[in-house]
Amino acid sequence: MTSSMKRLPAAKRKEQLLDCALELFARGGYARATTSQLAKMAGVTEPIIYRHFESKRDLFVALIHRTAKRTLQHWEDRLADIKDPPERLRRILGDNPMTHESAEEYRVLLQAITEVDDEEVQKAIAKHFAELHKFLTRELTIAQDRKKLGRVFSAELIAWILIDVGLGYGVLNALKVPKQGEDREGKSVRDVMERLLVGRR
Amino acid sequence: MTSSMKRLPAAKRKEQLLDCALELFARGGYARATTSQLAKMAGVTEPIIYRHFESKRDLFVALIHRTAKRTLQHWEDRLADIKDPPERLRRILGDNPMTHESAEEYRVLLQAITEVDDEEVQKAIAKHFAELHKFLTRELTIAQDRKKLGRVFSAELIAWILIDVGLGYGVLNALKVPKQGEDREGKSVRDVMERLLVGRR
DNA sequence: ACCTAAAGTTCGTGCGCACTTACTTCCGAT
DNA sequence: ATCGGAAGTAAGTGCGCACGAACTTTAGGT
Repeated sequence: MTSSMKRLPAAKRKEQLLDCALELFARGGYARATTSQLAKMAGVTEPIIYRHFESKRDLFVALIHRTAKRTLQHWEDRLADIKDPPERLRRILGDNPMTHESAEEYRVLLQAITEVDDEEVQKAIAKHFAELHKFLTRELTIAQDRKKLGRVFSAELIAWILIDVGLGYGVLNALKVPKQGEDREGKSVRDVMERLLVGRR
Repeated sequence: MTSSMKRLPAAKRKEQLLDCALELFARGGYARATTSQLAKMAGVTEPIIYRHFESKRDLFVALIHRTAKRTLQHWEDRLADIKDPPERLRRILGDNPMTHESAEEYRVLLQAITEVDDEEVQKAIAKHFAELHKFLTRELTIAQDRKKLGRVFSAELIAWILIDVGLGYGVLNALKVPKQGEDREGKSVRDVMERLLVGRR
């Protein structure tokens, strides 16, 4: 990435390294990505990486945190100007972080499946999904309070289902399973969820 | 695994190697598992591995195929003696391959996320999920024909949702996200899906 | 203009990986 | 009883990895 610039202040370089790491991890996974590739891509030599991160693992954790933060932020931004609860729900459904521009970013989170025995990684992941769940639960609770969504199931549970579906959909997408999530008439999983949550238009 | 036995016929040894590989991949992932670990665990030296599989990658693909076959088989066995469609649906819901004894086995499939650029791996995965989807669709179609399940959504689409939810739930499980899939009253995602598919008891 | 702290580099090092070559041992069909 | 082929081994090979010690360059505050 722009190897022509000679020197960068620490903060910038750190961000840039994370940017490169994201791309590298997204294709090929954590274990396959090497520090020398990363250095080359950043237009820098390897010791620089270790000036900013204690280890490759440490860099991975930092990337998870950044991705988590960005995802939440992105979602809040997209909803900022919408008042009507059903419309907000619709927007949420249409904004699965695993199927948009952020898909690459989010796929990195899934790679943590492989690092299950690492406590730092686990804590980072758990924290993110707890926040995500809280976010969705709050949204669904508001909809329930305004009678736009039934109370047959708790907002908490519906929130988990939304996360499950989003994740499952994203996994199949990442695995490049063909025609997944559609029937032969072109209807998609998202249509079903929308219908279940906000009724027909 | 029983390193005391001296010689095994090729077929047995191959199976045993896959058994060991499964355990090894399940903890630590494909990239982290080494051929020397595998050999040691199987009570054998490394060249034996290469007598049975062209490469480590080839072994991984074989493991995916075996896992896929077993999963389908397991499911068909569990349903063999049940006639009543709603009961069959209930059984299916209660039998998410990602949350049972087979969870370890299934987690290996998720690791393929990291090997997205490998064509062989991708084909194996795609084939499995296509079969799984066909299996579920058939089941749901029968339920619809017997008026036990609405026709608002196509069987195909519902099948994809079941797969999505199962996968998502399994991913969060694999990531050890605490309290995932439950609300504070102990109700679970599975209860919701059951209620949606077969109505209240 | 200078000086210092931060940003960057060169040149490693040891280790462990996937995979191989050349050889030995054993089983069972005849 | 034998002998051919399958099951197994010892001992590498080269490569590329994560990470480091010691040194040099440069920007920016005063």
